[in-house]
Amino acid sequence: MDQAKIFNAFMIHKGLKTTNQRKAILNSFLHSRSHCSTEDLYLKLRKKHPKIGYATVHRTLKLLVECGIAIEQNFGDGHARFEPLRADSHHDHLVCQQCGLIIEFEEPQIEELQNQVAAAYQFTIRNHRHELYGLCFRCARK
Amino acid sequence: MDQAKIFNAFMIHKGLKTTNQRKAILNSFLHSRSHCSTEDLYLKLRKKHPKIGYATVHRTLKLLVECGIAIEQNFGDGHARFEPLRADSHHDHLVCQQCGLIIEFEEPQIEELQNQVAAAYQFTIRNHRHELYGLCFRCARK
DNA sequence: AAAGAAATTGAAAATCGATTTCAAAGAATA
DNA sequence: TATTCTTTGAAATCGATTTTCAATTTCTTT
Ligand SMILES: [Mn+2]
Ligand SMILES: [Mn+2]
Ligand SMILES: [Zn+2]
Ligand SMILES: [Zn+2]
Repeated sequence: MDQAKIFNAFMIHKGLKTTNQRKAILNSFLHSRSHCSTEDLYLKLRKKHPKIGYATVHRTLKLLVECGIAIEQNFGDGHARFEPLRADSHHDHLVCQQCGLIIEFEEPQIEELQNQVAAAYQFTIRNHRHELYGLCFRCARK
Repeated sequence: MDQAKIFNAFMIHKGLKTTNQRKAILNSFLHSRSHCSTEDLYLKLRKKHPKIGYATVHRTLKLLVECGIAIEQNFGDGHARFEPLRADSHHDHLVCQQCGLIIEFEEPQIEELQNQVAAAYQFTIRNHRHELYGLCFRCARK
């Protein structure tokens, strides 16, 4: 089931309407570079849909998070960022504090150790953040 | 060298004054339960120092971070939190989304794998966040 | 098709923690 | 003392996020 279908099903379930604006936002979000902020997406959308409002972009992104198509990230620059969420995979992030580059990484051993830590404290993990901040290769050279 | 000494040395180095307010704030911070917000500390201080202002608490906490006595954390509730930083140890956090309980954990194997991940991307780590969100034992039972 | 009911929209306003401003007060220096 | 500089706290500002609200659109019922 692709994401448009998931979104439709979710909207019907919630008694909401899959409007043209919402379709355009979902589409633009899915074709966006990852980790875009609300404003990134709003500005990108304006080019093709000048009448779309910031509030609608914001509200739709919240809906995408609610139905599991998107995940909200926060890398400490004061702007919430969103990225498409794939049910079958997970990654964490390296964030360059100089140029803003975001690198994604997967490390199953860390995930496993994480589960062991939680188990030791009888803690139920619902989600987690693991972010390494510093300098990417390019920026470290300078 | 204890923290008051570190603070003094830092203040002299920066040409700033170790005022009574700043001393009171440092003292209250060090004796506070960990992970307190600016407002937590401000309200606690008011009891003994009713004339102290929120702005001064905020500014002093920033100074403590700058001189390495405190570290600023953010657990996603919209309030910056501060905790005393010990140079020789490091921990990460489990955060209960129900009752707000914060558990600290240390896992050297994770730290090591983290370094390996960074090395693989030729990434220089300056700092990192690793937080597991979910339910503590108590809250999971209910 | 027309009317009524309900949801959506976007501009503007409100929110809220963090940060800054500024005039008064307090120190240090000459 | 006069001068210069820092600090203070109340209030104002900031900026991203969220909400409000009147107008519009969509859906449902006659
Ligand atoms: Mn990512
Ligand atoms: Mn801690
Ligand atoms: Zn970089
Ligand atoms: Zn709990």
